[in-house]
Amino acid sequence: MLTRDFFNRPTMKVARDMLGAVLIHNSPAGKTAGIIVETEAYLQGDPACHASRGKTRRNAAMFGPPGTAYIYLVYGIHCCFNTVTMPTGTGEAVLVRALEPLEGLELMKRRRGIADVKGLCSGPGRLCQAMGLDRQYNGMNLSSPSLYIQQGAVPESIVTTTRVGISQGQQLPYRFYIAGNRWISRK
DNA sequence: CCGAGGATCATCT
DNA sequence: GATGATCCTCGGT
Repeated sequence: MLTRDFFNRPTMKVARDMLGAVLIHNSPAGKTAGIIVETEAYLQGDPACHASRGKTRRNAAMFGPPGTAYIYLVYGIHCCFNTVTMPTGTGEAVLVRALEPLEGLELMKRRRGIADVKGLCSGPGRLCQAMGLDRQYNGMNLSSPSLYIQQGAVPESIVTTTRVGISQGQQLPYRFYIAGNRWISRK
């Protein structure tokens, strides 16, 4: 299991090193797991980072200790899952944007309301729905038996691009994904 | 395959 | 009162 020491490092490193790791959720409904294949870094002083304009009710979890989950609602419908990084109080985090489904695919499909695995966890909102992650997990520490991240295979090659869906800081190369992976949210 | 448009609501100003 | 770190559907190619 990846613990606080892993997350208590520079956010860009954590964002890259999370690729290949496995996100696991043991819920009452069953176990689901997926390989992290796409991430984005959100840094201090970065206009796209929710914490860049100070602490508010929504982003309070970002100011918690490294390894804290930050889960919030976007567009009134979908959740996004982040892991808090760096020394406590900087408000930096890594957004998980896509998973390669590994375990509990039937449960994932049921939660998503789809019959095919196509795009099952490809996108921040989709993966939260498939994994059963919602705001009740906001602020939870990731070294918990029900929600944690495990070390996985180190990717052969990582692609760096600009981030998706933001209006500020669009030119910053803070998105990472496993080269050639079929489950990323978009090329 | 691709782009446009709409859904939907907690949080922030 | 405005705004999203999104996704689905639908219509056109």
